[in-house]
Amino acid sequence: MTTKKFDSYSHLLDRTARRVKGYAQQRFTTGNFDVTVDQWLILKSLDDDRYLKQKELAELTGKDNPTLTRIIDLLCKKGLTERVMHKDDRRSFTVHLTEPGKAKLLELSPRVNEIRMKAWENLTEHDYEQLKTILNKIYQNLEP
Amino acid sequence: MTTKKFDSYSHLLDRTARRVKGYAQQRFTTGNFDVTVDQWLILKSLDDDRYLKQKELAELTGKDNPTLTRIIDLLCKKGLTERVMHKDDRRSFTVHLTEPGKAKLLELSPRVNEIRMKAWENLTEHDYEQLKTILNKIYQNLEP
DNA sequence: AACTAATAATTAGTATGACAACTAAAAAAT
DNA sequence: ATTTTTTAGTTGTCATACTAATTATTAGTT
Repeated sequence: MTTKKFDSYSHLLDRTARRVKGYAQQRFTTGNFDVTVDQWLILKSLDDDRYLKQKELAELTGKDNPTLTRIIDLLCKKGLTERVMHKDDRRSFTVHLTEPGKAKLLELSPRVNEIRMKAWENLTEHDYEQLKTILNKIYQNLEP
Repeated sequence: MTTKKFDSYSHLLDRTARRVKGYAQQRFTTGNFDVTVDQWLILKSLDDDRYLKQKELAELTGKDNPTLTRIIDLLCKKGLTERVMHKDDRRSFTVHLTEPGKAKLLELSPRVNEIRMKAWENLTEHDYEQLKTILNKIYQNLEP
């Protein structure tokens, strides 16, 4: 495979990811979801009454510490999450959903799924699996 | 196809796009390329001595006007591009490469291609075509 | 021709993302 | 046990996105 062809995939990937996020954000906004797409991702990761350290959240979501600090700041300000002292490690705390946070998750889940579906019109389950496989391989190829 | 599965593709896409950009940016930085990945995308779009309006650049790159204004500001400050008055439309100007800009493009092109290749280890040309097709369909499905 | 609507670019405000520097606390090494 | 090294989280800075509002100019309408 020649190098020349690879001019474009990165741009394509970037452009598509931005549109997917942008489309969802727009629907979030018009639907008065009161959270951003990235905040939603954190909420979803905290499902099932989990108490996660920021470090664990970072790994789950692929975001870095400063970004998480800020997103969690915003979620706490909205009253959707809480920081709780870690009993064994005083450097860290655990993040978990408040009652309003759990309610928000329950309320928005089906609506978010519905929004996410829109991207997949005219695509098959096989396409979905293919995409997943390829993206994961790329992700691993660039593992730090 | 159930809605439930679609929780994850958007995150996967986002995460992968960020890693691809991040990996390239790191190599750009250590290689003293003196441009960011996004600035590079603009330079590349201006190849072949093209004079493009910001509006046209926005469509090519999938970025919006404010973002382009700032990227072009930075490129102009670095002396790699110039803004030239549009002869027919005094609202707009055209952007084009300066001589140093053209030199930068020539110098970096092969090095960027080499960097981009890294993501494709263990992936085939067929994978590449598949990914392109799927991403383009998603992009079009979410057309505003 | 005067008025209105649309367009190109900019500016301002907020959120995210990468990186570096920093603080505090825990773990490892001697 | 004291020192050194790691680790968790925060803060600061800059670049990128998205939205909304602004300005200047052009296009369309009557």
